[in-house]
Amino acid sequence: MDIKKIEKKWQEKWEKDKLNRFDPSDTERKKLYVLEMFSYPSGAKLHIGHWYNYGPTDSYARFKRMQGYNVFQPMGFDAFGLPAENYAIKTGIHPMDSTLKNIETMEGQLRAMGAMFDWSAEVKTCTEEYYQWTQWMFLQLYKKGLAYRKEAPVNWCPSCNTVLANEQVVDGKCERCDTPVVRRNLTQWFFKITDYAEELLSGLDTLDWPEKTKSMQRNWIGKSTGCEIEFECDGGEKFKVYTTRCDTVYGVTYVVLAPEHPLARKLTTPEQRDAVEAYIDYASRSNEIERLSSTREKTGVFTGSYCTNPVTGKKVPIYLADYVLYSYGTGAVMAVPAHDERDFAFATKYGLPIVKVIENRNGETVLPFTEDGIVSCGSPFDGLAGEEARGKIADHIAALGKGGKKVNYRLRDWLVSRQRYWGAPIPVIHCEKCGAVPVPEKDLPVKLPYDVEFRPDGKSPLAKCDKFMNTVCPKCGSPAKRDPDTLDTFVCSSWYYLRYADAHNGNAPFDREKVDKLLPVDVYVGGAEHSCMHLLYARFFTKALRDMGYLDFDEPFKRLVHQGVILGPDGNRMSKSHGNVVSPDEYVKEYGSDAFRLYLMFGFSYTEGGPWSDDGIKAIARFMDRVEKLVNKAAALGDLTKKTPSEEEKALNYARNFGILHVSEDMEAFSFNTAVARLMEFTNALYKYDGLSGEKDLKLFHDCVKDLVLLLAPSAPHFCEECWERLGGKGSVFEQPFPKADHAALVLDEKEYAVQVNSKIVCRVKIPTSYSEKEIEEYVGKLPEIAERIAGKTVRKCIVVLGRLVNLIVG
RNA sequence: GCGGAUGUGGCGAAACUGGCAGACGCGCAGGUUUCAGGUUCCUGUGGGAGACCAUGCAGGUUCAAGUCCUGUCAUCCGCACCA
Repeated sequence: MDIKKIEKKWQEKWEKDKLNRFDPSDTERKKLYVLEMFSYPSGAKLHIGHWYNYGPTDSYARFKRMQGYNVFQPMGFDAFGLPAENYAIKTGIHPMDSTLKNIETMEGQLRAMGAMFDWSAEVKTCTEEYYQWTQWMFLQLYKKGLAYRKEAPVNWCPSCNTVLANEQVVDGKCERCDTPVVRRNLTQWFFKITDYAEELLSGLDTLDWPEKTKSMQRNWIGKSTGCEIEFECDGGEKFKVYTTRCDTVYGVTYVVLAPEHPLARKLTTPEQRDAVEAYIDYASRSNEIERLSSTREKTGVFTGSYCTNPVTGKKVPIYLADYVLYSYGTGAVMAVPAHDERDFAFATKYGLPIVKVIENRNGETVLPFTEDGIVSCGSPFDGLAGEEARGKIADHIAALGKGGKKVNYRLRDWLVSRQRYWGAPIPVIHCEKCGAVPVPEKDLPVKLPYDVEFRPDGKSPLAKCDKFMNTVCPKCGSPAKRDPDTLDTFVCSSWYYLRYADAHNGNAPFDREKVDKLLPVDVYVGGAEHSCMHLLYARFFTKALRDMGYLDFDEPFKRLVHQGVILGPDGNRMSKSHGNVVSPDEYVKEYGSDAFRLYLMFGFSYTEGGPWSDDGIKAIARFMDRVEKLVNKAAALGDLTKKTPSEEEKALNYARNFGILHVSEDMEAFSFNTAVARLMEFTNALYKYDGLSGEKDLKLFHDCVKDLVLLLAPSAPHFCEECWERLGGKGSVFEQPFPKADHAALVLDEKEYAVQVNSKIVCRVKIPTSYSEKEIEEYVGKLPEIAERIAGKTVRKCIVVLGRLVNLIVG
């Protein structure tokens, strides 16, 4: 077969007949939205990762189409983002130019892959017609109170004089100039994802997602149930601490505020001023990575002030220490060194008292004792333990008016401002009189200007573009400035799956009716690296849009599958520095896109991935040759004769239906390697039958080859279209129904049983399937090998597993 | 430290609710086709001469364990001072 020719032939035909298009007007067939994570056009070419994501998933989509679903499988480009901008900084090529060029090449390659993408619904996030609606999303969230501005610490490179994304901080240093990164407070836009923390957590239970991904999200959201307790300072200031161990409140010997805590300076006495200032400065210098290391020695400083433990009335000193995170809980903790490892280490270092208030129920109490135990400190709660003690003490604190039970989440609000050029401008205008004013919807998009100095030299690139920055306030009409920041690219990808449903709508991001009909996505396939970012943000967007009345479902992705990673032949991750990058292009050129895809499906467990091997693809080429030979043979058959089925015909028909059944099951389960294995078995069965001497049932043979082609079609689309045509099939093979198994053909007259005596296999025999357990027992008892072994002994027990084995227990 | 996985022939990998471990393929061996090499097609292929031994290791439950339980080692991934 001339691979190149037939690939082109069928791709053109599919395009001409609009075979890959989703038909929204079709109400007969059930819709099925199959989605692969869209491509990021940072490089010019598709790599194996793209292929591995899109090839097998397309086969799944085609399989479902043949099963009678109205399948929607769109594709697009996540086109904004840092790599294009960094590339531009390095080479001087404008991000718009390089990105559009990359998209063009990748589109061509994606089409050459032969996937049934519905290109009529393509989206590119860097185009005005798309980011206009990304900006619209921002405005809706703002209206709903879900977008707000606040001062927050960011990674700051003092040399480049710019903010860095976390990914740009390598070992605490700026990735470009190696300058140590410091933390700095800047006013930034946030999305209030924390409002949805509880629903994002509980919604996970309804999803058909990998357990690992769900548990990662649960972890990320980090729900904890505890208690807030208010401490009052000698000067009258009050602050709250958060604890999950309020049963230890009698053991508090000091409290700690995060260095960024608003009361930090206020509570500092004149004698401590210098030490505290020095410490706050030190803490702000250390970066996130250093600071979060649990192995680092604890540091801190005394403020000079004291506060009162509301439960005991005792005065305790107030410290600042950077092991307390300002962003979690209340940014302040009560320290109980006897029952917390961190507090213990800190107290030991700074000579603070350690007071034991909990006793170990199961032995000696060795400090720090951090497990649950019995309260034992001369309090009214002595004798209580664990949950019960915490409940009663929290109630007591609430009764004192000093706090009470409180649920906390680790999830933080989503910082969406980026001091970067290549993204969607934040649609806000800053007016001296009116403050931050959202851009009126009718003025969208806020266009990203092309002529901008995007090399970083101190300010947001857009801030240096006067044409962009200078505008008038939509409220009062006085001169005003635009927000110079752009949106995190994860904002763009948080709603693209909705836009696909109505990709060319000029009046709205999408039509509600269309979206409600097509969504949610039935099967979403992509890399596991997005477990906590994209997949969480997209869920948040869906829930927020639902609450604003724009759509009517709770979760965007019903079923989620992560493909594995294809490694280099040496077992390492492919990378230029390893020199182990395998490019799909040469293989596609030599063996064709079908063979390449089929190898990706056969050679790996889909969710595991593994090292690339050249041998495997040759095996696939051979398999396709074998199929082609069968097709040619079947196509050449003249008068199709039929005969009364012999054992051989029955065996072939069994193999055929066994194949149909298992290929269907395996494709559904994304178990592509076993699906292909079943196809090979069926092929082998056809060869076996064909090799027999004597008269053949040519009709059966022909029908079996036809079924083989239909079963293989989703996984080798061009090849099977060609085979289908050779077999005299009409139209596209993808308009044919996927074969359905004839269960009657799978019922055998007899089955092979393993016969065991005392759990050891003695022999294997065929036993009619009509036999009852009793009959089976009698039957095997008479077999000579068995009779010999049980002679003179009593059969105590006989276990029969129908269709599989018999185990006689004798003694 | 916490959470999640993974560990099976020479290799990639199969094995449904516990029920014949190693499907399918690669590789290898023998035959076949071919002037010859490759190709094709067929057969064999976990180890061991053998009773037997084999799913990282050590125990346990069971008539029966790759699968369940306890402990342990190794590797990978995610989170990591979350009070």
